[in-house]
Amino acid sequence: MARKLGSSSEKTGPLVRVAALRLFARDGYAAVSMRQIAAEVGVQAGALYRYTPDKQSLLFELMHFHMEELLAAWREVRPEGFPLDRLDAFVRFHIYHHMDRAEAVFISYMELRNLMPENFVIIEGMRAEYERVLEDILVECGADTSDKLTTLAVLAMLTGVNTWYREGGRLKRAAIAERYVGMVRRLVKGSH
Amino acid sequence: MARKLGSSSEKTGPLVRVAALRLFARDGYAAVSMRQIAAEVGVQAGALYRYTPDKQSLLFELMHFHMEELLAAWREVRPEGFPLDRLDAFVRFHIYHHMDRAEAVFISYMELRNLMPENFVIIEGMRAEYERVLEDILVECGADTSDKLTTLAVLAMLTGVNTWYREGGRLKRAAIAERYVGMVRRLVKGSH
DNA sequence: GTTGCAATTAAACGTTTGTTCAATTCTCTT
DNA sequence: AAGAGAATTGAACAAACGTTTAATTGCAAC
Repeated sequence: MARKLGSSSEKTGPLVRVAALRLFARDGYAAVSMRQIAAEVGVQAGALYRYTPDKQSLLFELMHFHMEELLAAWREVRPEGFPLDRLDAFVRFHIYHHMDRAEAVFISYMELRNLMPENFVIIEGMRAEYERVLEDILVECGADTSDKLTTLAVLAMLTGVNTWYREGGRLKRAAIAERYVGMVRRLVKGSH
Repeated sequence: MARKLGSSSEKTGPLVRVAALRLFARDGYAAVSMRQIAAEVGVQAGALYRYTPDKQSLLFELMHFHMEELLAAWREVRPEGFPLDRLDAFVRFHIYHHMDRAEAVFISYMELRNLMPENFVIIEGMRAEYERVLEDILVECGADTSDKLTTLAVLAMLTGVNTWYREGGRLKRAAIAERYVGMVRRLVKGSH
């Protein structure tokens, strides 16, 4: 037994990433073994090393892709108009984007400490870039931006949705988003 | 070599818990070995098993103690007066209490997935109890409590402080707390 | 059809893992 | 001063870890 029927790196490659994403999100990077990932793909452990140089790179690539995608998605939205409207748009964007990527989001800020230092600074830089997106909007809204406190508070609040939101739950996506739009508006207004 | 000079379970016991807390918080439960904890205590791995039946219990006890302490501390505060003043008091309580226990806080919601199911439900129950504390206050403040959304948003925002706050940083504890008091007040007001 | 490369297996590598246990030494009580 | 019990060591355990490698098979091009 060696090469399997219908096998190709274009099929197996994505399967490896999906399996790793799923398992890392559910059990945590350190708790997941290469053999578990391989089993989920339906392959032996050794075969994974055609698709990643090692376990650490697998984690890093997942996180890097997620951050890249997040920043690219925002670049495509980038709303115009009044600052407060752009703030609303950011809230909606963040919530929808994150709802659709529960696993990647979870990994991307639960597994930061499992990145090697050199990988950490890269991801951290991208996170800071995303933070600055909100910060800039808040500045133009006239919010208190003497420090990063407002930015961080809003971001924590929004990302917190991912800890409890489940698809098909009682509350619809749009209803949730609009409630947060309201809360953020009130939180920001008059904070100058 | 066997028993060491001046050794007693009253000294070593706490040392084990402190070491485990520190290491679990820094590297994550799954990434920390019993031998690392033992080394931090200055003892061989086998000796740990006088103080915990196994690694899992060590994690559970740390989290259980933290939640117990949190609920007890609130019971001692339990402010009276107008609802909005009690809301302010809760915000201050939460922020101060969590600032002083960075490691335990970090563990208590990063390591939930490493708890065995039976342990998980216990901790989850205590977390729900704490959530209800805020929920009750919000109800009396006349906030929108048709769902748990406001409660969860405020809690995520407050707990988010722990991801960036470091002792001796630029912003003083009180300054941070008061800023959050303001933000929460605005967020809640008019949400009915 | 044959040849060459791509994909995979199965076994093995040396570490490290959580945990147990007999042996040993210290401390405490009497 | 002796004896009992508490605390610790150090070695051992099987299992699991990430990773490497030779051998093997399927696929695609000629």
